[in-house]
Amino acid sequence: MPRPRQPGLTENEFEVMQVLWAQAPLKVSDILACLHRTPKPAYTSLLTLVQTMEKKGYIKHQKNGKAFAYLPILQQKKFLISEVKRIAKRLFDGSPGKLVLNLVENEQLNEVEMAKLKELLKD
Amino acid sequence: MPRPRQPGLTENEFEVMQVLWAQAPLKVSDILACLHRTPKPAYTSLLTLVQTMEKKGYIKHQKNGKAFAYLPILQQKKFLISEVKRIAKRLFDGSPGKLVLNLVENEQLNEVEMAKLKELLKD
DNA sequence: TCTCATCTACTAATTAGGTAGTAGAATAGA
DNA sequence: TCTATTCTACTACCTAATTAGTAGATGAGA
Repeated sequence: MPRPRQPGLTENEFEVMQVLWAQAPLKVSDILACLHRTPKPAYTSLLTLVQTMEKKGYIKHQKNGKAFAYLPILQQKKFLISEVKRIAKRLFDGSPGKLVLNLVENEQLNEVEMAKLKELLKD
Repeated sequence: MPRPRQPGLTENEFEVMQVLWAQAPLKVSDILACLHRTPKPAYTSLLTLVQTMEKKGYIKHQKNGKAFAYLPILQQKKFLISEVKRIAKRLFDGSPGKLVLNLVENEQLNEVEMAKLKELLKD
């Protein structure tokens, strides 16, 4: 049996998605310009990454003159929810509530966030 | 530049850690017996996995008669905290508080958890 | 002591992911 | 039309991760 695919997005894939979620469609050269990673990857490395992401169904492309312009299919909010569910399942018996309780118990919230939370709970 | 190591634990590594967190030290054959994965891996496959986990510093072993008995070095609570931090950094600008607010806003908690949360916030 | 079952060590094959070079197509400008 | 630039496609190489077979060591029981 072969190695299974990594669940969710790899770090590099996530970085590209962040760029495309912020502004799309973008050409590969534009995505490269937006990356803050150092050192920046070679143009062709990023191209390969983008092409595999398209094969996985995360993004798609349009013809834009000579170049391809890429835009996201996977929506940020959906990814966010699925990731939180995944970690809740792994570490808190599938219960997002336990995750919340754990964070609050361990005092991981600052005062402003605490106040907001109390406000939310009044309803 | 080579592929960087996957952050955190892989699925297989996590499964072994869960077994060892619940009861340790355990021989490889005991770990194999505790796995609920189907189909179960070959004994030697699990052995290889366990040996690489030891190289990574997640677990260690003691001599126990003829066999090695393995026990965790990485503590469950530390792993849990680091994973939550990682997801908060990725998806909520590094703020665990935003994660909590998001979950509460999207009504991901059941009534019992809601009550517990309100109780916690009184202090 | 001899044998058998169990265990570790070593080796190897396969796929995913990351990186990048080369070749060739396409477009814009002279 | 010719040329230089930009872009895609294809290929290749490396390491991590998963799987498992084979060989050899070790310990218990007859």
